[in-house]
Amino acid sequence: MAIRRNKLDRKANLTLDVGRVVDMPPGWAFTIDCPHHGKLKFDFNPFRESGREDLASHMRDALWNMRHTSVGATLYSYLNVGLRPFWRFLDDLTAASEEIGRLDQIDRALLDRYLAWLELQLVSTGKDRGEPWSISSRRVTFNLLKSLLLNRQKSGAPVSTDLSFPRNPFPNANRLSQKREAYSVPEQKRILVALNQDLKAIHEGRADLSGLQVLVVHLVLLALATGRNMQSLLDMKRDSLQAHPLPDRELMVTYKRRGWSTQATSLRKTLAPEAQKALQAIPTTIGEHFRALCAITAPLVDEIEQRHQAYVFIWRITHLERKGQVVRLDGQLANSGLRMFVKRHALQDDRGKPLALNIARLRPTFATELYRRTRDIRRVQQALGHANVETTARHYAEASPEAKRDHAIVVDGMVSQFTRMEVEGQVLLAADGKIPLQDMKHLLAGGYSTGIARCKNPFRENESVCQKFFHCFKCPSMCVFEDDLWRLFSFYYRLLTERSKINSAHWLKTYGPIIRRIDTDIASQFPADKVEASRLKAQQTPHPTWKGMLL
DNA sequence: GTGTGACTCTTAAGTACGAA
DNA sequence: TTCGTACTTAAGAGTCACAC
Repeated sequence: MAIRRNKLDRKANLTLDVGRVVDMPPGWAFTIDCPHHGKLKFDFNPFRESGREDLASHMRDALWNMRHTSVGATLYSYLNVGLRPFWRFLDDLTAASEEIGRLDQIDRALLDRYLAWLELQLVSTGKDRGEPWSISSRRVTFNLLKSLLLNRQKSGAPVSTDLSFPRNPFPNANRLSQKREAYSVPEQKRILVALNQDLKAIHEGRADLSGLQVLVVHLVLLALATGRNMQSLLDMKRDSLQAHPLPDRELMVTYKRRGWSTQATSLRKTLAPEAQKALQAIPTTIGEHFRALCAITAPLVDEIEQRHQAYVFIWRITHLERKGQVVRLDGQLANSGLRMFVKRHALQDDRGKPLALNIARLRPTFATELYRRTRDIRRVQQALGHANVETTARHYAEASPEAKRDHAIVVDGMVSQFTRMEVEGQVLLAADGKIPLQDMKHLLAGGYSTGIARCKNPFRENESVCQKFFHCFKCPSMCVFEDDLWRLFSFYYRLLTERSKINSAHWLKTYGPIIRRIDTDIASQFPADKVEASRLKAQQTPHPTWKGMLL
């Protein structure tokens, strides 16, 4: 099921150097100020050389034209990923005495030759140096050029009448692309040991860790615990931890740039008395770690640029040009810090080589671990904030036939977990979010109770009340609270007693997924002692609804 | 008409390297 | 240790064609 999302304003803003708005590129070099990526410089001067001024000017105009629809990083990719290799291709043609310098010289035949040229390119740096370019690289490189050319075509620029594009130059590219691997369990353990050492040192006040390393330790911790992407974590603000309607939980809110959504994860909250908390040297929950990080960086807030004051991952640079300045942690320096973290702890992978620790691999690690524990790809999808389960299956977990069958019945409701918040900040329930926070009181007060738990929308179109409680487990309106456990488990044991009365294959097919859903999905969300008490009560004195009712 | 899967396109992430 | 830049690749949402 796709989660509808509101699109944010992703437009890049033009820097107005001369104080007036014009829709022509200000020159061969200009700056675009993107709200996400800051000021990005674009310089087309090198592209004008070798008699390609006409082509370079059209590419520049295309990019300028696209600044309304793409963020800065994408525009940057057009130039550096889309155009640079194409210019190398043209250089090769020039070396063979074939001059291509005008837009109208680019036609289908030339693009076919470019595709063939891309197939011959070798990786020039890194561990794959000397290997052919991957299909992903070739695809992105070609598509970026294609976007620029399409823009010119649509804008009425003088393109060749023979300009067209091959229908599918990279078949099955998605399937053929490599996936990021999760860390093995021993590797995870080594990371955790290193984290614990640092956290203990930080909270016992005996750490000589740099500000960058303190941030990196928390970054890894949050990534392991939440499966969020690097950018989502770096974008976290001081108010990212918010109150949850249930007393033993709290919400961690993160913003996901790609997908234009905000995501909220329910975290368990410690209910230890304040006096007891004071005796604990190291925080015991993710929420407390986050609060601790907020406290660590709080003294720096006054010194950072005002627009960055709400962010948590801030630090004081200790060397070089910006020495002494308080800035936000960016992805590049975070990776640099991660390498230092690995070096400090001499972390190794399973082959005995230095561990390649990066946040992107912690995401599939989180997903794989969650899937291993729950065997429920739907929950993994919710936890990762994907719009559909196919994305989750494609990138993070192979859906087994058993898992696919399980997903046929989906408890899409709130099991003490919000799945998202609207962009405007209004808290909503469950995947399709129809009930605002203020109506929670009504729900908590027992309104809309069903035979099994609660429903946020029990009314049919004809205003009659839905009583198809078996459908609850497929229904996105289902909600479960602690008070509902007795009734839910009464239903559960009622199903178990039916097992001896009907065909076992039929029972397994019809009720098995429900039993499994209650055991693995719902019960695990509540304190074990409450679950045990509710089970016992349901067995000894079933809820009246399920005492003698025939199914 | 609908569901599925392949494909498209944008954007983020990661590596490498040299300079300061 | 920080920073800038180039290069390479993966992630993820949207779109579309096609089989049923």
